[in-house]
Amino acid sequence: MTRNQTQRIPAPTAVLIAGPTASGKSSLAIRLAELVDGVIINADSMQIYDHLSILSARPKPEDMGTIDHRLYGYVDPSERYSVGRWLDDAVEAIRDVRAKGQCPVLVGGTGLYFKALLEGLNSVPDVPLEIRAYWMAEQQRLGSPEAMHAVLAERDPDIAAQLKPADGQRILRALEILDATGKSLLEWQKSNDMRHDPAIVADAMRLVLCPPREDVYRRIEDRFDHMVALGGIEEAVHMNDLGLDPDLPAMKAIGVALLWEHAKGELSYEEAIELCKRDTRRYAKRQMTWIRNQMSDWSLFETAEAAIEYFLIEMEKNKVGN
RNA sequence: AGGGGUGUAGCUCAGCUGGUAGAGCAUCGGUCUCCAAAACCGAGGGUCGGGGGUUCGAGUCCCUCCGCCCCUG
Repeated sequence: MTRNQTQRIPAPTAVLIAGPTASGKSSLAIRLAELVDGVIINADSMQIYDHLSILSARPKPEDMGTIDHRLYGYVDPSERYSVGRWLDDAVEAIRDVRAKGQCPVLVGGTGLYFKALLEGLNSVPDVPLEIRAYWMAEQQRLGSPEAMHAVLAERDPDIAAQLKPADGQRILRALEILDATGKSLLEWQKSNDMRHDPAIVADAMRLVLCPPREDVYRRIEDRFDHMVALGGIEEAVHMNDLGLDPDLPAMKAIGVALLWEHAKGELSYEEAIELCKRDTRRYAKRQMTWIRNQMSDWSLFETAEAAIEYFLIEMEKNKVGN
């Protein structure tokens, strides 16, 4: 009851919260949302998937309190979701939340999603499934990214020169786009035609929650043990029982493959857990590299308390400013 | 106590008949415009258990000390 009586303060146009995995972003988001009558919008590429709740550390209903959470667990794991689709969904959710007079609070660990939201994404046509399938088959047939790179170098030398010959994923993308549209991906990226106007979050408050690395590593270990205790292994088995292509994004979530191997008896419990923790550590390290280099203009905090304190002070300033 | 084995990067280990050390993993740094919990690029690190000897030169041979492991008592 006290929660509902909490005095609400003036809200910013939106709050963006980023940070490495296991930093405590989700609970920070809930605490801020409670202060400003906010609605939380997911910005994590794995928490969007249905069936993947424990292993993606999706917030549990009992932790959400009275706060609405959007874009969680609503995509089937058989789908190949993308930054572009998330951007569409997120922009729609932001507009919707604002229309109701509430404050959008976006949280997640996917740096690229925030980048797309803040800087925009060129509108590039979707690649027809047949064309994508054709190039994926070609990749298989040719056997190596380098061979694909050679093909690209012939058709689109400019972009080929910018891509590493081993970077199969981006080479595939460049070939698909060229084939599907007749234009180089570089041209699409140079155009001013944006998928959405980044101005919608221009005034958003941007917060990064990034505890010291040792703390993050320790939290990763504890959290993974907790995930297993909650049924992480069963979830991995369930994901594999869906019979999906192991190459799908949802199947690449940390733990899905390794815990399944353990369930099949191909890997000891200790080994599986240790490898999962290692993968999570590596992931967190990449996120921190991204934060350091791509989010240097965000406000960075080591603890949720510090972030909240800053938030309150900023809101107070706004009040005075008005 | 006697016999055997072993001691090389944080970890597991390579280093043939002596020529001033390598690999995998871990760790660290970086890239990033539609699979991003992805894909890719790069880096550092070892007084070779200690001491002595032989040698132009020893991780590599000899002696000795220390640690660990196994066997026998």
